[in-house]
Amino acid sequence: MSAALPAWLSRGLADLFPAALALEAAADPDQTLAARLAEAAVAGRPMRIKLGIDPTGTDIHLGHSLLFRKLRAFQDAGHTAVLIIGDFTARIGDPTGKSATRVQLSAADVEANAETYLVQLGLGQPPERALLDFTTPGRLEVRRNSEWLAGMDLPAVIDLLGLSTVGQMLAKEDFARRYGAGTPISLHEFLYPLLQGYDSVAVRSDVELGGTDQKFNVAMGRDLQRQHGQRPQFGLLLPILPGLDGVQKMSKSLGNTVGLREDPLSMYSKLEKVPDALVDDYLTLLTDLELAALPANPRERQKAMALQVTADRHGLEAARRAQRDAAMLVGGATAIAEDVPEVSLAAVNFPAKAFYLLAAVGLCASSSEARRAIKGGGVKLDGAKLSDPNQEFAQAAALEGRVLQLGKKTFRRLVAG
RNA sequence: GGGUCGGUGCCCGAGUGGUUAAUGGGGGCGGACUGUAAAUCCGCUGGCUCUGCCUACGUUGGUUCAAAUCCAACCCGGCCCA
Repeated sequence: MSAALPAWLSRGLADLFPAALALEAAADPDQTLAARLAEAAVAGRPMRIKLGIDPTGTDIHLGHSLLFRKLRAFQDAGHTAVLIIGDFTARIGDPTGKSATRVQLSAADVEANAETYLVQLGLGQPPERALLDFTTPGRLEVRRNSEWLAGMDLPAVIDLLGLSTVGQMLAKEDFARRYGAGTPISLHEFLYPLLQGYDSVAVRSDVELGGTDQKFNVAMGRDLQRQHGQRPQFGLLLPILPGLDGVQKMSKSLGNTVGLREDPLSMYSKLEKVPDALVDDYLTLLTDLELAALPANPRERQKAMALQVTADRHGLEAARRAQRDAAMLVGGATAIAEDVPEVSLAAVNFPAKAFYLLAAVGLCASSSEARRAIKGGGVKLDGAKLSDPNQEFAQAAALEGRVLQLGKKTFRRLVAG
């Protein structure tokens, strides 16, 4: 039996463990994933692929979607995706990458977030738009970790804590850094990796998917499974997707994301301007395109990537239209572009001054910011620069159907209530 | 619990009684340039339908004509000791 992994699985992998290098170990299904897959195939038993998400926000963005894409690939290969909604752990907060302790979320918030996540992943959506396969029987299991964590009593918690050491915890990069820097680490943060690891025990996972920042937690899952007499899972780590700035990871709080729920034009516009250095990473992680078959010209490659990612979400037709509109809008042809997201004037009180309008319509976060944007020369109405923040619009009729533009890439068509 | 140092705007970090919405850097936003990129240069960067008003330097109270700056108590954190 071969130790090679199928392409759908190995594409974009950042890390896989255990990854036996010695040839004689290659056939051991506890040491190499390929052997384990072969074993499962022979037994006619699907593998259980765990992916945990903490419903701490309302939007799923492309940085998350690469994990779901990989999970989907497993589903399509006949395996069972075990999606764990960390409704319990979300309330502790994964310390990874955060220097501050997260605000406490209420159970109701977490549940509401979980619901919106599932919808974004495809629950109740037409199958061709769904990120995960929600319909084929046996391909998806959605679990909430409060099922087994909420009822854990103190003796059980103490047992769990006894399985790890302070030294192990401080070996984790994030903890080590914070400890070294003198930033506070709360004790309950040590619990997080243990609880996430315990999830693996609870669902008997064969493989856990995660970002490279999850290595510690995934490895913890292996330890705990072994201690509970289970075969330890494989850890399959994918890279952390860099955000649109090309430097930091894609994260809502850094404002460098592309959300799954964004309209085609916004999505395309953002994607076609990602830094060149990132384009191939995006292609590898967010599409199935063959890199070698794509144009070498960086600009063309960038467009191809933006088109494909947008098309996966909104369909090819919508993506093409977004591409065309994006080009037109930059040329100033605002009147023709069909795809400009609309925004209602219903919340605007007339007469409205220009700066107030920008804020009321949500294009700027505050009216002061809007005032600055106008003074800075970054605001246009139907392609004509607005120069006076105090310019007044008497009534909605004067604005209806017109396109308000902030900077080069943000457009809103104003529509009546 | 004791000792000690510290808590400033998105982040870091100056400021130690009075032109202070608060130096500087990062980040962000906008403009020029360009490939809607990178690099570079320039401007902006608390809020308010804003020629003015309001809120800000951990919290509360106090001293003073005047406090981020002085005093007190409290809250929170680092380090050392227990």
